[in-house]
Amino acid sequence: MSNLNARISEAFVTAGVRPTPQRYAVLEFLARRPVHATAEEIFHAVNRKDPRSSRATVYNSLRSLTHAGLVREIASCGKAARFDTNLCPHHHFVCDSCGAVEDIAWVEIPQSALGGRMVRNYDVVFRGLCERCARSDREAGERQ
Amino acid sequence: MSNLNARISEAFVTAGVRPTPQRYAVLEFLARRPVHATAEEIFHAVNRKDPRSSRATVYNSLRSLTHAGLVREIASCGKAARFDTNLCPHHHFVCDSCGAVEDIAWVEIPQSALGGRMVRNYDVVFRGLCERCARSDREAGERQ
DNA sequence: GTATTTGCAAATCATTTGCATAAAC
DNA sequence: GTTTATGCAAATGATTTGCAAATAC
Repeated sequence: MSNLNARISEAFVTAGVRPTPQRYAVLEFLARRPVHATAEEIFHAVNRKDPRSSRATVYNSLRSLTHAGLVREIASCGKAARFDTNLCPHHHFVCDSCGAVEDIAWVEIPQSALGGRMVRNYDVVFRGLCERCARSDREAGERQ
Repeated sequence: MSNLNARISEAFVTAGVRPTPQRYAVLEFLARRPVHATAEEIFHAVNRKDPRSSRATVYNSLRSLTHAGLVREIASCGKAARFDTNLCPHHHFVCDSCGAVEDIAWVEIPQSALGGRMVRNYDVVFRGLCERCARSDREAGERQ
């Protein structure tokens, strides 16, 4: 636990981000629960204990942390953006039926065909049915 | 030209989408101009000629067409969703500096590691600097 | 004739902004 | 002490919704 705290503090220093208690709370929450939380969920989570953050501060914190590379924003899965800590690179799977967002192992993509563009990163989003929804879909089909 | 019209009409039939003039106008616009238009841009474009569509109808049309697979929604490039016709599969490059969205040749992705999930499609979004922004970035660096 | 779709304006949801106060360096 | 971040409430932007009138099958 103090291990995690130390790593978070260090991350702020090496990323050159001013470590406010509010930002710390956001990063700690994301580091502790590897879910793909929305800003709203993070807002509620950090306001269950101290320090409290306003919604605007949660958004500000997420932006700073994302900009510094400590957090990753996943924009393409539904309405609200989702965030996760950027510890090891991975892609995402979004279930068309229940909206679940799951991690998928990183895939190297051959970056020919990219011309003079300077690629900073890339993101693969798979879409379809998650295991649970695929199963209940199959069962519904059999029932007919 | 009548070629395109015929193809569009046929697309409605084979996709099983009720072909209203408003939907037709949306699909025709997207098919004619291979840009990644936002709903707002499409709304303005179709309202320059007949048939007029309300904003709600443009959104409805885009949803039906996307659902039917005739149009693809690109969600992860800025605030507003962008749309293109789904004629040949491709990925996207988003410029972090100017926001341009460019097409990138399709890449096959090895779909191991996807477990029991049923993948319907996937989408690779590359991010970085487009050729023009990369160039002016380089020039700005030299000037210092 | 029945099921869908359209148009409008109002509603909603996610996110941003402006500005005074407070905290970090 | 100066710069940067916070909190609040109001503003904005994108998209959706409810419902009556119109259109497609």
